[in-house]
Amino acid sequence: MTRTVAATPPTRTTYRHGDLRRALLEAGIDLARGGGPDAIVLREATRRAGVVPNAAYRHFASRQDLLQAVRAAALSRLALAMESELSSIPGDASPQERARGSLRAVGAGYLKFALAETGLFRTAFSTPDEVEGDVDPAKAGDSGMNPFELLGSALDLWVEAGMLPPARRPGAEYIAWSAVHGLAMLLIDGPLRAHAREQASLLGQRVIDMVEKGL
Amino acid sequence: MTRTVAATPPTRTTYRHGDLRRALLEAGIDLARGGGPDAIVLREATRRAGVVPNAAYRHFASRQDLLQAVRAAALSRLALAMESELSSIPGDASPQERARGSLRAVGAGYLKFALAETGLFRTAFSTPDEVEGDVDPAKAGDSGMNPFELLGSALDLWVEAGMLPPARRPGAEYIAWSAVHGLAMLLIDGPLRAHAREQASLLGQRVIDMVEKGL
DNA sequence: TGTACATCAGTGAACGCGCGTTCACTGATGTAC
DNA sequence: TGTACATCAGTGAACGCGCGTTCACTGATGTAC
Repeated sequence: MTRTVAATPPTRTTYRHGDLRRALLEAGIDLARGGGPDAIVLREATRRAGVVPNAAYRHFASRQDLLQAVRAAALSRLALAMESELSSIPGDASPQERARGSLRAVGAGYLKFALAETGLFRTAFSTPDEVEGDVDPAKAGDSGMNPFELLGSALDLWVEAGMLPPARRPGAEYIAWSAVHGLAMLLIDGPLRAHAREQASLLGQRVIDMVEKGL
Repeated sequence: MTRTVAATPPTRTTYRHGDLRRALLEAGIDLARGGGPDAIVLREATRRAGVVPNAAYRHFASRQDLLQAVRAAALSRLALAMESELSSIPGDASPQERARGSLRAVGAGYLKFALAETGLFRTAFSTPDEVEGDVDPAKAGDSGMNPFELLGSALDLWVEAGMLPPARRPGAEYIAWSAVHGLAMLLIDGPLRAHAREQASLLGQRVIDMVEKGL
């Protein structure tokens, strides 16, 4: 158990904090960034916010409640990472190019985020709640779509472009997601941990190739 | 935190336990089975073995040491699950049939194990140490191969049967593994958790189809 | 414009919890003579 | 075959730790009159 030193000394002159909920959430995000969901520790978050432990209960019902808020934020950032890749698709692309490009962008954003923000990535996928029909805007990116929906809409483009038979569309998310998610896990937690950085983009290419062929 | 009730009352008449190391390991495996790596708690293992907490230190240097032993056991059982699937390939299969069948068997064994022994599966892949060049027999199945090696040898059959160009062989493990591992994660931890059982074999088929096409 | 008061964010102190781990010990075993 | 003794598996008691959470509180804020 490594004792984490609070980043900012809790300088505060007012009795009221002013924006404690946000401060706790941000502290939680930082903790998750460093050590995944288990690193989200209520007491440490309050320490970083410069506040007494139980003050957290004015803003979160429990540790679990804070964890859920951090999770939502992590999903939202993942969505932003995907959107950032999507935005570099040229505007004059053909429907086929756009479909291919969207799927690759979604996959690449996913992998980049998993590698760059490993702790948040693991937090985003720590157990509870389904993302499928979840319209909580806290989990979405700028487009208003959450990561799952972004993948879904990339696959819709494949159908519209005539590259994926509609009959194969249902459940296709899970096929594509499996491949990319699995690679992400092997890269960050698994046997590829050691050489993740060099191999990531090469293997990423191959996995996405496989998805395209396999769809 | 649910307080787990010890399964067997610690009836013991002799001063010496007789086989404490094994008893602790087995208790650890049971704990992992129920709750993954975090559920492996030294004190609880000793409780189940009917022994005082610090007695564990005669057999394991630390909690971490016990965890590693459980991990090895989990990997070994995964290897056995794969081997069990492999054994049902008919003896008179053509090289092509055998190659295809082996890959499917390895994938199916992996998925079945992940679903049937979720806690052990998660323990097997909890962070430390590489499996690649690891010849520790504690991680192997009856064939002497660990899960990674079983996958590798299935892919070798593809090359021998002329179904996979040798140039594409290096790294192919990771492509195949990614897809199946990702599906396993989505099924047990992820959004498919709820309907894992019904969808597992269907999605399993589709993912393995994708791998075959994509190789 | 000025005062009384309700609201509620943050404080201070304390809880019980179960954990991993260390220490000096005791009791059974098996080997040397 | 019988006794002395070294070995070492398991005991008993205790540690410090940090955690989440509850309680009754105090101090600043802003609204009603």
